[in-house]
Order: sequence, then C-alpha cells, then structure tokens
Amino acid sequence: MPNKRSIFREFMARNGLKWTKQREAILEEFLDSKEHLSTEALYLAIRSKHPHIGYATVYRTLKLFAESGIAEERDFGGGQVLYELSNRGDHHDHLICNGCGAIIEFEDQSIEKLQENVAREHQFKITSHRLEIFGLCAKCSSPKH
Amino acid sequence: MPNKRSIFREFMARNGLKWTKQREAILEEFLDSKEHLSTEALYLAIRSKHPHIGYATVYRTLKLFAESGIAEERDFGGGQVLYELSNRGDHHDHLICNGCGAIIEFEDQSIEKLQENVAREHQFKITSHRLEIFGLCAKCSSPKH
DNA sequence: CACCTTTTGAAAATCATTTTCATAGGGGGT
DNA sequence: ACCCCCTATGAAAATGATTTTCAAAAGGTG
Repeated sequence: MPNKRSIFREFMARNGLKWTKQREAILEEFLDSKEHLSTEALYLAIRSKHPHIGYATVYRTLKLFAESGIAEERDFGGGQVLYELSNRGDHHDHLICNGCGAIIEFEDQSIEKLQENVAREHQFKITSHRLEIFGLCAKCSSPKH
Repeated sequence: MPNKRSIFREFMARNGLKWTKQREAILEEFLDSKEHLSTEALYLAIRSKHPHIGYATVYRTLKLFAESGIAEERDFGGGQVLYELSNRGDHHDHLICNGCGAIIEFEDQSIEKLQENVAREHQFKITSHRLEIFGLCAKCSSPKH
C-alpha cells in the first residue's frame, strides 16, 4: 500500500514534473490537515510556516493532488471547491450541516447498487457520482441550539 | 392546480414586488424553454425579442423564480448555475452526460428511502439533497461515436 | 556544472454573479 | 387620472474564486 507521499512523487516523476520545496510543504500541510479544506484554508495554514508561498502555487498544487489521485475535488456549492484526501477505492457520500457546516461522511452499498440499476435502465455508463444530503446535524437540530 | 404564472404573480403580490414588462417577458421565455438552462442562455434568448432587457435583470428575475418556488437552482459544477422549472412536489435526480451535456432526470423512491435511513442513523434532519450521476449517455457511449 | 524546461510569485486577467446608483416606472391612495 | 413613494431597471463597476501571464528563480539531466 503505497502511501500518498510516494504516489504523488511517482506521479510527478512519471509526468516530468519537478519536486520543489513549495510542493513538498503544501503536501505535508495537506496530509496533516483534516479533510474537506478549501484552497484558502490551506493557503492560510501554510502561510504561517512558509510566508513566501503564493496563493497561485497552492491552487496549482491542489490541482496536481487531484490529478495524481491522492485528493478529490468536492463542490458542495459553498462557492469554494474543497479538497479531501482520497481513501483509495471506497466511495463515500456526504451529509452537510447547514447549521455548523459540519460534513459527515457515509457509505451505503445499497444506494450505490440502486444507482447502478438506474444507470442501467438508461443505458448510461457511470464514471462518477455524488450524493449530498443537506440539513441539520444532531447538534444543530437539538432544541438547545 | 394553479399554474406557474399565477403562482409567481401571487408571490410578487404577497411580497409587495412589482409586475413589470421585463419580468413578464422573462417569465414567458422561461416557461417556453426547455429545462435546465443557464442565465446566460435565457438572457440570449430574450435579447432577440427584447434587446433592452439587461443581464442583471435576468439574474435577478431568475432568483425570484427560485424564491417563488416555480423554479429550482441546480449547480452541476459546470461553472454556471442552471435553472429548471419545478415540477410540483416530486423530487428527481440527474444523470449527466459528460459527452454531449445531456441531462436525464430520474426518480427512485428506494434511493430516497435509503437516504432517509442514513440520515436517521446520524440523527440528521434532511432539508434537501441532490444525487448526480456523471458518465456517458447511451448515445455517447455507443461505439459509433 | 550547464542548459533547458518547469516552477514560482505577484499582479493582472477571467468568469459568473452581485451590487451600485441614477433614472424610470409600478400601483396604491386620493 | 394624478401623486408620490418606493421598487425596478440597465449600464457599469464591484466582487470573489480561480486562472493566467510573465519575468525571475530553481529542478534535474547529461
């Protein structure tokens, strides 16, 4: 099980891309952080340690993460694209709290199966899908809040 | 079954908003057009008949359609928000062809049920959800293309 | 170590969408 | 029908996320 660091380095090598200290710093920061973060959030986190790294570089590097497969782009409609570490193979979907912004992941094979049925009925070849459920999480829907 | 025209007019009246010729023209054009269209597409369609109507007015009016309930905003991630006429009550989801851009609607009660189960497990209160399946439609995945 | 190519950072450019602001126009009250 | 007040409109500027430009600064390969 190659880790994300080596997957990314291999991706870079395979595509004749260079290993720079900026990319390394951004990778480390990304791997350390919790999931679902915006380019802006990552940029700000990195800025404290590496004030010289520019916004554009963070954007460009996150795109590379997505291309290499170690990260996935998520557009939950908040105006900003979020990136999350991809957990090889297994697909998951999201519950998104409109109250506190929490993002809860879940996996449901039955739903996946039913989606495949729907696609089959339409002779549609699936390449990807997304299921997002919006609402209020347990905390935000409790009377105390 | 009040039609969309009257629903919208009532919404306007109820909120002290005015009935203008621009809004009427935009409404008519919107009701006439096929579903899932961008503000830009609607603006261009209207421009031929009403060259005086501005881009901003189309944006503002589409937002009103969404607020009034006669239309729904959809963000399929193509950079532009699309609007579709809302078909009373029933929820549907989408198959989106990456080849020709076709958007196929479908409804599946079993999937909805499973979503409710997932939400219940997380004590999550659903307000809305979206399920989008991306891939190739029958036409685009056939060998001839 | 040289050289060629990619990368970087800052600033400018894009693109969809929103806002500003001065003018025009609904529509309720008279 | 006329006023008057407030909303609506259009053109242009503003916004905000993301992308591109471009000259200067490295990778890394031979």
